[in-house]
Amino acid sequence: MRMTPQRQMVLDAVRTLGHATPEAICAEVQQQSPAVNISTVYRTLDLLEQIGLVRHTHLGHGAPTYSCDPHEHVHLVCHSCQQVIEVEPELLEPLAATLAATRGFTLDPAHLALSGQCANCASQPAPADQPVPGQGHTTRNPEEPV
Amino acid sequence: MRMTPQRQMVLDAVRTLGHATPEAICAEVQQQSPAVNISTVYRTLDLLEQIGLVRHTHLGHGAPTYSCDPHEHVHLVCHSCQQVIEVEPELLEPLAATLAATRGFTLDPAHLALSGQCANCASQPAPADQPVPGQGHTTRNPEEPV
DNA sequence: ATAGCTGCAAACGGTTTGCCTCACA
DNA sequence: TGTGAGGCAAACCGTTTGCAGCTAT
Repeated sequence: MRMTPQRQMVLDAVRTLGHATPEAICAEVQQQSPAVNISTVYRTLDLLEQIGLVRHTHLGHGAPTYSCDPHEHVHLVCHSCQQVIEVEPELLEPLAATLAATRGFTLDPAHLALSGQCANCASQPAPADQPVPGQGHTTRNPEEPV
Repeated sequence: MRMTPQRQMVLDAVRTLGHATPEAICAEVQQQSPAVNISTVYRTLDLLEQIGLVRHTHLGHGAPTYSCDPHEHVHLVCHSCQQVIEVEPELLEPLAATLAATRGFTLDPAHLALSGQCANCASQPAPADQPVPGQGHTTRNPEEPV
């Protein structure tokens, strides 16, 4: 594979952004080189994923996020405030072992997020409309309960 | 809320189909009443979800699936053959306890699927192109590795 | 000369929205 | 009679595709 400038920029963007949607990655790349097209970003992300340089995680709603973290983590997404919490994948090891033993299923804990309610939202009695304030939403705007 | 015929049919479809995408639910409803529109299905599913009659699960790719199972289960999706395996949610209880204790995070195990590789796909040495045959795909056509 | 990468635009699947009409309390 | 439910079409977001031009071999 040829590491073209576009591909390098996409990879760099994934590295600097951490967890980002294709759109966000595209925006980042375009700051440096506005002509780069989003379809190139998608094609490149597929490619980089095939060769193992990046991976994507489904957070439940909308767009997946891409990252190239060498040390993966598990994502917990709060379906009240949409906050994304990262925890150590080791937490899933007992479960992974059980699934392997009873089902022969090899768990890939980083690929899909786990859903639930974060400590903050659990303590507040369901703030009816707007989300919990002052809570760093790692990614997106709060609407659909994930 | 008024339980209109459309709403009843959507609920029935969710019940008979088990896990189905909004499109599939719409198709089922339309067999009985072809004029029902997919936007009604979406609106109704939202509504039924708000009042707790149904819930949806993200399988990672495309459309979520809706169900109204009283006994929920956890979904394992194989990212090689796209097969969806259902396991007892009790398997996640130790993890849920740990997350609750260390993070105050209340896990909702049924809402998002877990990803990995099923026993069959793990044993075959990566069949390059086409998916594992004779394997009941619970839902969809095999392309994107989830 | 050739392969393959890119930009562009169009199409796509899934979902939401606005609007107008209709039925029912 | 007014509220809200449903049908329809259009818009929307995220993603993929076909094509044509370009670039590096």
